[in-house]
Amino acid sequence: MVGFARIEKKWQKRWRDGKVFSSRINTKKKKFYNLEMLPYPSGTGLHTGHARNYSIGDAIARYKRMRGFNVIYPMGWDSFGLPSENEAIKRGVHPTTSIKQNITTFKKQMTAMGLSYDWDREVSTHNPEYYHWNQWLFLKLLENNLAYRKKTSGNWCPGCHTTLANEDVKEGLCWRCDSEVIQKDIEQWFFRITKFSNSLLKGLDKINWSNHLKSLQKNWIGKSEGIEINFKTESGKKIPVFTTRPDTLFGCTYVVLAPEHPLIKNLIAGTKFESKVNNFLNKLSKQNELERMSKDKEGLFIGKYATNPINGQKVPIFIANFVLMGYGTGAIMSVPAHDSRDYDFAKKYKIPIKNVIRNKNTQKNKSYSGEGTLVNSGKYSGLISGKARVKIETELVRKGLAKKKINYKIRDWNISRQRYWGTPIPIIYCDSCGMVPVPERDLPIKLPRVVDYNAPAKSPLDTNSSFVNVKCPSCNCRAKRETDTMTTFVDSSWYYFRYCDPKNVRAIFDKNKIGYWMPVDQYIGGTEHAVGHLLYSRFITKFLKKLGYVTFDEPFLSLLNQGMVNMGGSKMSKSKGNVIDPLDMVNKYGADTLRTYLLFIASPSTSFEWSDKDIKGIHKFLNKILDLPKLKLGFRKKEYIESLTQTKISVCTDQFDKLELNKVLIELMDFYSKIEKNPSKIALNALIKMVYPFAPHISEEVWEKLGNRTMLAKSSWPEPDKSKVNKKAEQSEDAIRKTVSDIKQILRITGRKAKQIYIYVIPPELKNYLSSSDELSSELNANVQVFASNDVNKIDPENKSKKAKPGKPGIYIQ
RNA sequence: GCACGAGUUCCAGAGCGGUCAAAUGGGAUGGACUCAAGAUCCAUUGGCUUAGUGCCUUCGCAGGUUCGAAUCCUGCCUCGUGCACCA
Repeated sequence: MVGFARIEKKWQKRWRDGKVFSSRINTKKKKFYNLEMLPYPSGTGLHTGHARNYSIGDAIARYKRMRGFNVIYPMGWDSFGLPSENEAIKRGVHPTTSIKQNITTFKKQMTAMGLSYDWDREVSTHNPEYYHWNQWLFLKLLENNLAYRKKTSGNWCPGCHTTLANEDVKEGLCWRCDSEVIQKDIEQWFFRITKFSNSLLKGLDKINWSNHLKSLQKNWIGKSEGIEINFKTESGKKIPVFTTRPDTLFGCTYVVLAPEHPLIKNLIAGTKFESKVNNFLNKLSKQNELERMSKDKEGLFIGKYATNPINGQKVPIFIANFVLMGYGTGAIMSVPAHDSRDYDFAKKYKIPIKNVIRNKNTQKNKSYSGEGTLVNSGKYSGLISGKARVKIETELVRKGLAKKKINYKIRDWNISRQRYWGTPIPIIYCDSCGMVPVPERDLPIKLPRVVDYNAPAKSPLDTNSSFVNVKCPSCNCRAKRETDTMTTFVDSSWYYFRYCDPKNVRAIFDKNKIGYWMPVDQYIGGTEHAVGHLLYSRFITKFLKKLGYVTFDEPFLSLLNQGMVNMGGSKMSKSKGNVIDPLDMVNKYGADTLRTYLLFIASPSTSFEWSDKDIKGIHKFLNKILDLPKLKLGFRKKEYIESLTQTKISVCTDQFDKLELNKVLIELMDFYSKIEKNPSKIALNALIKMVYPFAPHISEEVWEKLGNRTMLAKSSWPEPDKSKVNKKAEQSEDAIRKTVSDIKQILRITGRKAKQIYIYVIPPELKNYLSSSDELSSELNANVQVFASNDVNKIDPENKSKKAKPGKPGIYIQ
């Protein structure tokens, strides 16, 4: 163990001194952009999840370098944001101070883990040189009408004192602090991500992400194609409703409006329903998000009727809590026979249920929402629903009663945060000119150092008057700055571009540099960013393409979602007190052991249960690797070892390419145990090279001890030589190993001692690959003779027991 | 409810048509070494057995395809993850 620490320090120094991992554009080499998600450097240092994430990434980076790629493997810091701000407040220091300390800790720990980052490309999002370009991006979005400000009810987290994006709200709760999110009317800035809905959806088809993740994004984007049908009130007002099932239109028995629907006031004005409806609406408005989301459907008839355009039938108009103003038109046509929600509602309020789709799977007391044959549908009766859908749609559209419509669930991205520690939004409000964007030449708008958290203010920045009060850039009179800051998800939506050109002061990046390095070939991170960061990044990339800054529109070609590390059946977390500090493990067993353990225990994408015991097994294995130079080279079984080596190289390469890193390790352990008694130089070299991406320090050490002058970090992956693969040699060796162990067992159990042992093999060529008789004799402590024949019967036909089969030796013990 | 994923021997986890009672690692049991512990090494780890390589039962359950299935097909069950009144 002590030996590991010394070796690790030694190689970390050599790598650093030799600048081995710095990356430069080299158009003669194929690039490989390897990236882990931007971490927030918390005060508690690396946790096991980080350690796993980076062990995976580093193994891939080292592997790809050996495969001859020009690898870019950078690291940086998501240093702005609420957690850093809260931590700083708690510690009573300025965030700049605490974040600097945290970054230092993180870097130190990463180095201790032996991660091969190119530190020359490091970026911190809280540096003005970085957020300058956040502001620039903002202005570009504004210029292109993709950023706008709007007063609207937004998700307000009372715990974090700020608004949140839809993506930050999980089941009505804040994703960070679990406070219940309330709706509050505030002026906020939005990015028009909805403009890219379709492109975000379509782009998923061309990237190599897991189905799971793609389905999460698809679900979030929520595309649905249908039509908007106009129902008319008695007074002639149009009520457009959105439906994906116009084929069920004849089954519509009522219409429901969302409580916020603008038409309601107009409809009930002066009627006897007015006060009743208002009371109901008041009651609903008092409900919070969670209550509103509960499954109990509540509604009220408002005393008016609407006309179904397909058959002229009058149907009652209701208002109800389950209809959402934010989706579609905020009004629905209800078909209780064929929609479960409409069915529940109709049952509760005793509204007629009219069956218009017939299908043998229909159940009593339940709605049927599948396809079938139309009934009770006038001239459309008898058609199957798919066809009817098209016909009804066409007719309504032709008559001007409906129009085709595609709806998306995704909403625009709220980027305003009423917090201090973030990028200032480059906008100035002037009494005479209105809203004025800060000119590009004035960027960056630097975040002031001082704010007063105790003074009452909309945002902390409001308390710094020298920040707030400015001259209007266009008329030069007194004006005020925007005081909200941007969510850090803006920072992290483009950082991977900046790594390619991290020190550029004139532009966000140099197009040529991006042209070489981007897009990211392998992205690695947790699944928790499925609909947040990953969606925003895709959006920003698509925007940059639109501007002509880049030529591709998907930033992450391949994505690996690593699973979680659990402890006692649940996710490790400080509140549960079940945390393993990866650095403790590094101190105890060495970085190589920790890394290899994290990669061996499960395939990167699956979650696993941490076990102290398992890590010891890995430590043992690595100690054996460290002892490789002590092994005496063997000269027997040459063909077998040679063939085995080639096979292992090709299997490991395949598995590595599939990122099944645990399987590579399994193969390597197997490889070791098969060659340890009879290693050849080639086998040893191949083994050590393939262990390197997992346990780079001890591999380098062994490599050096074996007499190599160049570092493994600069050497190449063994290429499999198919011509040397000899399946027969391998199979024979496997068979003979098994036979020998059978013989040993027989002797042990029967307590006999053998003098003479005959081994029979079929076909005779097998004999060529077997261990020699001498070798077997000494192993079995008896005189061993091997016979070979092509014919089962020729091998002592009298004795049934000698049942040699092709590839399976028979034995005879005397 | 919808979507995605998974069910293998004590545990984790390979195998994905024949050489599979099933890799690898843990654990357990026995043994070697040691005054002892630890470390290390060896053996065993589904059952039977007249133990000369045999037989039986196993890879969620039930069927099917095949000379042959843990591996392919169909149906079912269970578990995990995510979204969830999106019309």
